[in-house]
Amino acid sequence: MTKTKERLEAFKELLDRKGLKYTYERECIYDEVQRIDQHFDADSLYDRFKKRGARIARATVYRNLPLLLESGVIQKSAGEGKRDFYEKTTSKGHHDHMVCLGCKRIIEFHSDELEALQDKLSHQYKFKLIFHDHRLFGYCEKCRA
Amino acid sequence: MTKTKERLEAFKELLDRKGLKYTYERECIYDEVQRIDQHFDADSLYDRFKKRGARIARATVYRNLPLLLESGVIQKSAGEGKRDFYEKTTSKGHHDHMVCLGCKRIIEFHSDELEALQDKLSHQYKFKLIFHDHRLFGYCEKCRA
DNA sequence: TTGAATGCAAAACCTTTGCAAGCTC
DNA sequence: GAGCTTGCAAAGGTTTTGCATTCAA
Repeated sequence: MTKTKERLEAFKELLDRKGLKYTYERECIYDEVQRIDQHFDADSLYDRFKKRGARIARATVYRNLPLLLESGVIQKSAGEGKRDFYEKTTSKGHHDHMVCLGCKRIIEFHSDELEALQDKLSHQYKFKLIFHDHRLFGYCEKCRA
Repeated sequence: MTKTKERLEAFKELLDRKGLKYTYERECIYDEVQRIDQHFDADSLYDRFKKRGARIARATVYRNLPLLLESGVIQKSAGEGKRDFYEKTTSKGHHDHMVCLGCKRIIEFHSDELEALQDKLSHQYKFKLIFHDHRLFGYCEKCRA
């Protein structure tokens, strides 16, 4: 079974577990999210439906994102302001962020060692890790002067 | 020099660097933050002034928190909803969070290994680390069933 | 058939902003 | 005195909610 299908299953299982229904709108939202390779917020997702003429209300998008989050289909991404940002969960390509308090620049980084350590800690706490949000705040090379 | 005074110096230096002034209100806000041992948001900080009869406007609080953040006096804390949460920066007692997607419970954890790894990564990227925000999302022991 | 989901628009919430008056330096 | 700050209240942007209607199981 492909990863994508596994995630859809996880979503359906969550709905089942909660006594919720797999509606047409939820299917649309799930599908659309899979097509987005960047991070996105609720409104930009809604816009994609609007531009295409799909009849999905903004409230429906807002109401369903938490379910996608809870099922691990999407994860929180580095927010750039007030809005919540998300990105679809993929096993590869994950990165974390260093945020410069001076120039606000965002440096992406990846560390296998870090990922491994998180797995180890999760295991210690009997926690089933789905995704994480890790940001380092400080000053970049230019701004630390 | 005590840690607390060092942080006040960092705050004053930031103001200087930006051509800003060390006003009575900024002093009040700095002091009040030092008295809070838990995490807090802008509004609860404002309430503390209001209850005590101090004349500091909500807008002033909102306008100054970013400066305390930038100077490293406070840091972002695990937000529990939409609001931004902060906590004062202390060298000891820092912890990160595992957030259960099922019951929303928050498990605090601490790992020296993790802290060390972050320092190492920061060094690699010539990044001066001030604080970080690290949350693991998944399912706790009870909810993973 | 029954409880859940949707759409719409209004409401709620948190945060930011404009402006006149007041302070630092 | 010049320019940054503040207080106030109004505005702004994002997310949530109430309710009647529609839909999944």
